[in-house]
Amino acid sequence: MCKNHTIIFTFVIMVQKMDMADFISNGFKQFIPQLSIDCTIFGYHENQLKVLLRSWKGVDGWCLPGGYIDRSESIEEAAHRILNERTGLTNVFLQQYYTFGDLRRLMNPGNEILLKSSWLYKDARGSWLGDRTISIGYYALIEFSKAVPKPDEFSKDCAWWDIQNLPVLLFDHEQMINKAINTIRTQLKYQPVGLNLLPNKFTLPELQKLYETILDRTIDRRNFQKKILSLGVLKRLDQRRKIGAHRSPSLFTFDKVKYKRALSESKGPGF
Amino acid sequence: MCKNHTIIFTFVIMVQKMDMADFISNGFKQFIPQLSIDCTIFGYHENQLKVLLRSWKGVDGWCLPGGYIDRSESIEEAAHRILNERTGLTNVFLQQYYTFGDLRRLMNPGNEILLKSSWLYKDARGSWLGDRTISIGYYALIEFSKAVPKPDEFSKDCAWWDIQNLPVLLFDHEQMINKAINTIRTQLKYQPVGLNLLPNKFTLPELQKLYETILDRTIDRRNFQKKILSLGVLKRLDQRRKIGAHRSPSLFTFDKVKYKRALSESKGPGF
DNA sequence: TAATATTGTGTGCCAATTACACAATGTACT
DNA sequence: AGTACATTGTGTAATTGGCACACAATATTA
Repeated sequence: MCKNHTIIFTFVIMVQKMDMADFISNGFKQFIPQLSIDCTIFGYHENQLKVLLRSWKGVDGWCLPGGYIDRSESIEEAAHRILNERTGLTNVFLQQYYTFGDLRRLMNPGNEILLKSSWLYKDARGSWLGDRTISIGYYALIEFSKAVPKPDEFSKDCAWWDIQNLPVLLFDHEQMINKAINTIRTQLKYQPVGLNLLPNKFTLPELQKLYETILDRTIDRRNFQKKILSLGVLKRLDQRRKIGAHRSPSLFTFDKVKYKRALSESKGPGF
Repeated sequence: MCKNHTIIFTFVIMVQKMDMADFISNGFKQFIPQLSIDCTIFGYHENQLKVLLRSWKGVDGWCLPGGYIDRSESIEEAAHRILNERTGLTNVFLQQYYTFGDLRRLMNPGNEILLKSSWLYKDARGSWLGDRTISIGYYALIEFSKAVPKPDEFSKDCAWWDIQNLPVLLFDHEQMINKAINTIRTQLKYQPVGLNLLPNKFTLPELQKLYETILDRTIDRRNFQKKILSLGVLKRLDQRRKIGAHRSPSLFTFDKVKYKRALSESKGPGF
């Protein structure tokens, strides 16, 4: 009972803070009630696939950056706006992947909060607090170094987390992340995943480790290089990376024209 | 100007009718505003892939069967309910595939209706008529003979249409159908498409024509049979179909246990 | 009984995937 | 300087899978 009160209370705080943050950054917007967007933002750094998460002051646990949809913007535009508010980036590779609408998706596992209880609270968007909010999931692929995590003044923190070492997540956001990973895994053949996650210059072993991380399996180094190079979407540069006491690998960059042509011919960089 | 008035007027009629229909079939429900579900229902009959469409009295053009989400049901449950209201079927194979949220998705192409005009009309769900409604797209695969199209009293008609010969569609519903076809095309390898679209007993040429229709290309008959049979998901029955002046093809049925096992091993019936 | 259209099965070629081996390179240590 | 070592770069053979193609079996009709 006491526990439930606490959780409801943190809900109220979060909703109020989110409204305030939205208001400050966007001015007055007429948000669609009971509908939101959550972004799973992937980055890749030091051979680790990472997601950008935020936490709230006064609330334990992390969650995906998200926001609401204004009546005057498409959901695509809303997703880009939300992403920009959080990372400062524009023109990001962003894809819708699933809409989450389970009744209990905002309940933390194990907690038995009854919906429609007397604690119901109608917030500024006309949603009933405690009502289920349906959330449209987008995933973004961004170059790690370009993103500047922007914690607003209501965030406790905003940080990158390793996919293989996630913190405790609020709501159903762990499920959302898992579904996003699964999506980029199956789309690796057909979408420019490597191009969007890696920096402009990279080595073949770096590209391979990205593939291995996403696919969660090892790939034979020799076969990988043979196949990737045969696709003709990479340009070998006259530079090498110094990697300590070993042979220096060549740096490559994506030939974006050829990459797009290969994708449109559905000859993507698959494995 | 006059044309715009007419279109707005048909909108009003449709919304009112939809509310009424929902009310009659469901009793009072607290629908989530500005959010809907549309179902692309696929059936297969006489070597043709078909979709179930409905039309409204007093409105030209056809659209996908759809409905609203109640605050007390998950979107999955809502999709099943809507499908059941339209076809009478339960336990249908149903998959979410995309959420459509363009600002102008309810506008017919070529019409320049300004949003937020003075004609705005607030309907029973708190939506502004003329506001964009976001719609979650589901596709269903059902056995043609089991579905009984159920036009309610506000429908002009409810009928199956060949994929290759669609009527004029309202809103963005042609785009929704195309995206659904594209989805089952790419998921043919990983989802039990044949199992859900075909009747219990079928011949290999019938199965092949289904694949050819969905993939929109021809497949070599001998290679198709070899590959499909090698998957081990079919059981050959001791029966043959009479097809006139030709050799009688064997009837087959799906071995559902082996089918599911093959899917989970991602060795689906691909091409 | 022959003609015809359709089903059922087999064979060989080519491309792609996979398994596996060895040479080249950059640094550190002796 | 020379050797040890880990890593990169390239090659080759075996296997698998997709694709093109040929022929026998079957059911009806003329």
